[in-house]
Amino acid sequence: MRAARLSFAERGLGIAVHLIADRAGVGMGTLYRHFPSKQSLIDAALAQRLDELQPSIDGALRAADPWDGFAELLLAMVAAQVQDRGFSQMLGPSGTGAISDQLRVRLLRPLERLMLQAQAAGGMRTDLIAGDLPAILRMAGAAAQHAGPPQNWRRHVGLLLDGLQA
Amino acid sequence: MRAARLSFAERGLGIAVHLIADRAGVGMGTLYRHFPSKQSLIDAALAQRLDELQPSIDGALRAADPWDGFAELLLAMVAAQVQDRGFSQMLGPSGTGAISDQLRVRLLRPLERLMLQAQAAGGMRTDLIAGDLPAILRMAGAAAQHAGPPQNWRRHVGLLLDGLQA
DNA sequence: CCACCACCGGAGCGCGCGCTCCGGTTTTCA
DNA sequence: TGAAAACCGGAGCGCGCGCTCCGGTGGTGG
Repeated sequence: MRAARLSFAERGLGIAVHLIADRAGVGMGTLYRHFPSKQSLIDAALAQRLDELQPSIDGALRAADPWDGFAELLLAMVAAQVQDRGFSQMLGPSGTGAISDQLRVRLLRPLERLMLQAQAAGGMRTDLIAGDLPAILRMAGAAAQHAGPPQNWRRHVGLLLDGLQA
Repeated sequence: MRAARLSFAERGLGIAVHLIADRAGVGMGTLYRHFPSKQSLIDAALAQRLDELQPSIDGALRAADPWDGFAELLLAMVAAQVQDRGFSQMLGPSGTGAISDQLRVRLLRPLERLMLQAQAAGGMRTDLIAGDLPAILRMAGAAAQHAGPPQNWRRHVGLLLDGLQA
């Protein structure tokens, strides 16, 4: 499991299964007894990634200003994509990642809550709807899809956030 | 050539070569006598796509207001990505597309010119540099990487543009 | 009319992938 | 202690890819 997450993070979801097995120090048979398919391995890795993201989500939901919380959460999600190339592939071009609906909701629902609160509080422009969030998340993720210092992609996501502000 | 461009546009760069040959009504041998490798086919298709984009580029460079020209050109480039899935893969996650430096410059140089002019004219925020353009282009492209009516991705790119405005 | 030749189609190659399955090894318990 | 059971490793499969190469075919000149 640890080997799989490291491999996905470094090389992306396209990495060969036998490399993961080698890295874990086990054979293919052992790996496939724990995970019936590569997809199940990917799902498990993504679920763990989301669990690790949960504290950031909860923290953002508890922020004093909902707009600040929204910005904070969006940046946290992009940071997760920077650290994990596999995670970023899931949210990228639709179809390649095949993220499950359940996990997708875990990402989008908190953003939706904060968006509505921020709009009500007057911090966010009101011509945005929940359906815009996937696109916003993709745009933010795209900012980080290139090597560079962290302050660079933070600045680029900031440009987008400036466009979302009231 | 026409078959290749249609195939790349509809199915992406990952499409199998023999499907392109079938579509063109020729055999593999004939295809490979004109193009020594799949990559050369991709390069040729991209070059044609850029040629088609040239009028938009020239038009944007001649715009009365450089900021309007910048916005117009960015939207044109995103529109090209919407129509051509292969083109969008080139500008996407680095490494997968392997766009040549020469062609990359053809895209970025006009944007850079307009950016500098717009900044001088006071239409664009001045804390942006030429090195930010690839990220901006990627972010704009990400807005369109999902099925939806054109006015939807135009609006999303508009959000980003609002964040770039002075 | 026919020998020649430039040209073309598609079967077949090597490769790397996800996945399976069988032989060997370790553990368990009467 | 020894047989049975549980477990594990990695060679091997089927597949689809990019690419090659040879047998066949239609056009041409004497």
